[in-house]
Amino acid sequence: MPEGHTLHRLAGALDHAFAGTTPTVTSPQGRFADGAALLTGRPLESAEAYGKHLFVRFAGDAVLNVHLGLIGSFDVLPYADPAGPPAPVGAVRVRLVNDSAYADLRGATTVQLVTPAEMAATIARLGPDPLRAGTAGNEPERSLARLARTTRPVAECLMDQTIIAGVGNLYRCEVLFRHRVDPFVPGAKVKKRTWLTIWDDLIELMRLGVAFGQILTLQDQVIEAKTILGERDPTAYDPGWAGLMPGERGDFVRGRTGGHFPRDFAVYQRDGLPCLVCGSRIRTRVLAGRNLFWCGRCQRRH
DNA sequence: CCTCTATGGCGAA
DNA sequence: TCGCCCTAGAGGC
Repeated sequence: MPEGHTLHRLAGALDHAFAGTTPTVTSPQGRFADGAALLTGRPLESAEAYGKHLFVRFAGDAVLNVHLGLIGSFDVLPYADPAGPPAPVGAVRVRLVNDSAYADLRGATTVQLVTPAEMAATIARLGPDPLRAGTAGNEPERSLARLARTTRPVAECLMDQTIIAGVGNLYRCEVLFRHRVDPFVPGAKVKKRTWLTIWDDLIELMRLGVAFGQILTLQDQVIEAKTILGERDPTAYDPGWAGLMPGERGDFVRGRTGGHFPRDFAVYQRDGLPCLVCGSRIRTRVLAGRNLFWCGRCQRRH
């Protein structure tokens, strides 16, 4: 389930549940035993996300770097039983436990200890992150400069984490549809205005993704989500929302439970079905190693 | 049981 | 471009 919104939400949840505490770190499955032994008993200082990377800072300049890959998950849950949290289920590579919460990491492609310098180097390789818009290094112009220099299709550029960080296959398909952009237009042919509009839309969509824990791209869902948040200004979300559902402030993210909205998209995994706007068949093709979905009739802009 | 798929990304060829 | 890594759930037999 991991695109950038997942990692930012997760960072917020971990930060909320563990920052300022000294969790026990274990590797029930055993594959991170050495790292867990090194981290356990150290105060956890903070958790933060850049693009699809998660960084959990522990005292003593030890940083846990996690990348969930395609199938990873990191569940942050409260528990009340004085005997401790429930026994691990499945292949739990890392478990954090303090006196009120536990977090289980499964299926990640990257789980490693890094230094602050290595963390900075990883971040330096990433393009600007829409979920960090407004902070240093996360200006859309930086991604535009890269885009303007490539003949690769814009749908491929959106998946390139060195051009823009945090966008995955679902957001790329849906955001291109929302702006009627032809996925195969070379990056250099995309109008500046179009790219900046996509960037602004991604800020709003991904912030809703963080707040609700699910990807929302259908306009009626987006409008309802904004109403629920009581927020009209898409640039004014409180970063404190990260990891928390509306009304859930002070609570924890609920694992992988279903979202508030039904899972529904305009083009993603709708190949062969009629376009919601024009009725022509949604098409699909592998691009940048993933299944791209688009409407060949609606998406002609650049 | 088995096979397939998934919101990623890497390195070999 | 392909194979491969990670894991879980869905669907087929």
